[in-house]
Amino acid sequence: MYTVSISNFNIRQIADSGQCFRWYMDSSNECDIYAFARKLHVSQQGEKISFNCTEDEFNKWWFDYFDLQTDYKQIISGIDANDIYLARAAEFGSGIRILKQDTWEAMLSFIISQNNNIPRIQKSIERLCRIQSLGGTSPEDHNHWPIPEAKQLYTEDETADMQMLSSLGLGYRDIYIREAAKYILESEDRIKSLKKMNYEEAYRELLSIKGVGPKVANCICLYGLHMVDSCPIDTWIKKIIECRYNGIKPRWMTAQNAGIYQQYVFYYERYGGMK
DNA sequence: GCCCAGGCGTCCC
DNA sequence: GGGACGCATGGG
Repeated sequence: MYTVSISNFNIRQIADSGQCFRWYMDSSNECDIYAFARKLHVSQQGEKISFNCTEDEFNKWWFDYFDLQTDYKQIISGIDANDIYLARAAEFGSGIRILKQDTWEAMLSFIISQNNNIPRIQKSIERLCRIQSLGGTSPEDHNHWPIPEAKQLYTEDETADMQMLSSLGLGYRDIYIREAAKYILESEDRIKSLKKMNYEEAYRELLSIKGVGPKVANCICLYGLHMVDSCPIDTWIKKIIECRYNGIKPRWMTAQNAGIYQQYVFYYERYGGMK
């Protein structure tokens, strides 16, 4: 057990923020987190956060994942004080951080997310992880299985691939998942080269995948490549532009840290209890 | 039963 | 390049 004090960190808020789909809150407000084929149990009392790992393990695997080197207080202080809505949103969701998730997991997650709801996205990803237990001994905790590798989702046998994928209840997105896997396998180090690109390059590159449009590409940039200037425009953000900014896209959406601010307003609009 | 969901590809103009 | 439309599936 490793306990440490962290500001701007709220596990409930992050779990509800719609950026990650394998954070499971339990009834006692503690959380199981699955990432990088690992599992972490987290509990929180105020700013004191406890992790069921050693300090060394925490620094090795989780410090970066939680984006702990970033000062979110400073990012919040960069908000234009005249923008009352954004300022309130950031205050309301001040415990949110943009996780540094595995790029491939983010690709799969946000391809599945299109025209979908969050509970169903979670279930789809769980089912995707379970394919690895097929043919083996059934693990007690299926969620413990990691995100499947691309080569498990794309083979030369298209019929078999699609039979497997369509059994997962992904809807019409199943073909897109196979396309994404194909993209990864097409050349060496796809992920590495994405990470070397700047935002505009990565965004463009991702659009070349069938099933990845502007919104999903931006989500992969933001959540899978930690390009925090990337600002995914989904139905919620469209609604926010329409209702909170009189139909005029606010300047911050195309400025520095847009993705972080976007996350605050998304969370605020969904859970802030406003009309 | 109906409506909708962190959109996208396709078709049509 | 922009606007309708269909899309699979299941949660509310």
